[in-house]
Amino acid sequence: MAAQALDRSSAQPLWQQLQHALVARLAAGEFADHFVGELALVDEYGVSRHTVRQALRQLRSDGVIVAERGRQPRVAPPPEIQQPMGALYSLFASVEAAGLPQHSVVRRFDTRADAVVADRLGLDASTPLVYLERLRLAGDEPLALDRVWLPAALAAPLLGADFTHTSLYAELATRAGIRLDRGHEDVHAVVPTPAERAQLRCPPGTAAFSINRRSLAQGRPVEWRHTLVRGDRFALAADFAAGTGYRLTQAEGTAVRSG
Amino acid sequence: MAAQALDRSSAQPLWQQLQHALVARLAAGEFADHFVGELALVDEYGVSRHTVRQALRQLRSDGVIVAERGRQPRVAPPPEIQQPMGALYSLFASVEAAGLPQHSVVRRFDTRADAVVADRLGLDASTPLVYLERLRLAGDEPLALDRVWLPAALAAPLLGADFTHTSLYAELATRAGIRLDRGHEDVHAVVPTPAERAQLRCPPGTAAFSINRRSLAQGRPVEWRHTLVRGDRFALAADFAAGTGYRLTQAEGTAVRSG
DNA sequence: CTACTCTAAAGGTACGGACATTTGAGGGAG
DNA sequence: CTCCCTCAAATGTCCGTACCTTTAGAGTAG
Repeated sequence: MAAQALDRSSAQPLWQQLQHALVARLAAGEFADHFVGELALVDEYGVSRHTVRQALRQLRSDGVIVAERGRQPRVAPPPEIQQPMGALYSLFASVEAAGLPQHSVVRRFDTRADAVVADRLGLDASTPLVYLERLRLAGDEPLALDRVWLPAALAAPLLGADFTHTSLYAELATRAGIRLDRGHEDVHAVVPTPAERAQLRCPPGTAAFSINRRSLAQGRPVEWRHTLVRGDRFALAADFAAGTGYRLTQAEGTAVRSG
Repeated sequence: MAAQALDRSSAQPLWQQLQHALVARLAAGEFADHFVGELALVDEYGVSRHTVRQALRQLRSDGVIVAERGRQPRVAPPPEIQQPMGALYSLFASVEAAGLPQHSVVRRFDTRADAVVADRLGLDASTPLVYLERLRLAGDEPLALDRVWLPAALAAPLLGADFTHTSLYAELATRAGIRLDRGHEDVHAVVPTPAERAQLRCPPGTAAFSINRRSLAQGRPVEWRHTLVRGDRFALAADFAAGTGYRLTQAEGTAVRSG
């Protein structure tokens, strides 16, 4: 309700400031029940309706809100997180881009040996592996169950990190100086087991993505990962164009895309 | 060049008419060298700059033109070699690659109007659409349920085709001379309804991919498609490497990867 | 209590004007 | 001839207004 004033002298366009302000208020859970009308925003922020609409247009194209004629805009039902396909993506970054607060519950974090995983990484069966198991939440609601194995020889510097609020890849880069440069993953559609469904707290009748990933950095295997993502809160998205092949969906700029 | 007058009494918004008019002129090769400025369009069509910008915004979001400050809009990259891409393409191409015989059962094939789909394609609600519904089989076993809507104005030449053994995109190219050059798709994980499960003959407890796709050719919307793919027979696979970009491959049962 | 009608409110469309910022080309200085 | 500056042109931003269409709810008739 604060409606923090916008900076008219800033180089950032007014509508963009307004857009970010609304995302922030939304992330704070302010518009849980109903969104604000255009005219109300005009009054609140002292800008023209044109500017308000430009900001709302962006939010709509990002799938944050939905609008219809004659009705007030509403917060899009459980903001579905869209994941651009194909890149070395970070689930963390995707949730961030969706404007949702996120954190993880670390369920396991130790060093162990796993013959099956070691084999998949092309390592000796007895190779010690750092194992990290997290329940990832976005907006106080479980989103994914994430399990990662990394060779201890490379990932030892990670052992002191706190993974409740940071991304694994960010820690890999800063603490161990490792940046992934290649990988392979495959995505399956599955029905979660009752145990998994309980952990993810997803309603019955929902499906999930099961993602296996093997990543390398400079030819060395760095991680083997299994992620189970709720299908009712997550979607893969791809734009494609001739010549360029797949490219990441852009979030910035004035591009408008109908979700 | 004619700058055909817009119909102000039409139910279709002015900016949408302008958008389509520009796409038509562009498809006719009129703007091969340089595009027209906003102010020029204001004069040509006798509409406000606001309306022109709304039309250009759509064209930009479809990747037809690119615009920058201080310069006139330009026609975006020359669409050279066009080939359908994405999860759907890799799906059927890799069925071929796997050496599995595939064919389709055409369940519906007619011309109709659908306001919802027309809206998604950015067309008028009453626009006639060619509708094709197929059950796709690979190796005598159902694999996917495929439904496509295409504007009849473009897809009329397809009506005589037999889609039990040929690809829609191949027919589009040979019969209508249309090659898709852009598109967007998103992939969801869902649990098929009992009716869908019966059609796909998939065992209980299996999930499925639900794929929505919107494709364009030279800025004109060509198809809106929904495909439901059995999750127990299909998986998405992605290879990625720094620098080289990335590619989407497909895996079925034992993963089939194209180099 | 139900069903219909009417109306206020909200977003969608379209018009107008004004200024800011960037680009690109032309002209002048060296 | 080259380099730099200036300036017109083009898009981006922002404001204001008006009207139309749809929605949802209040009010009324049955």
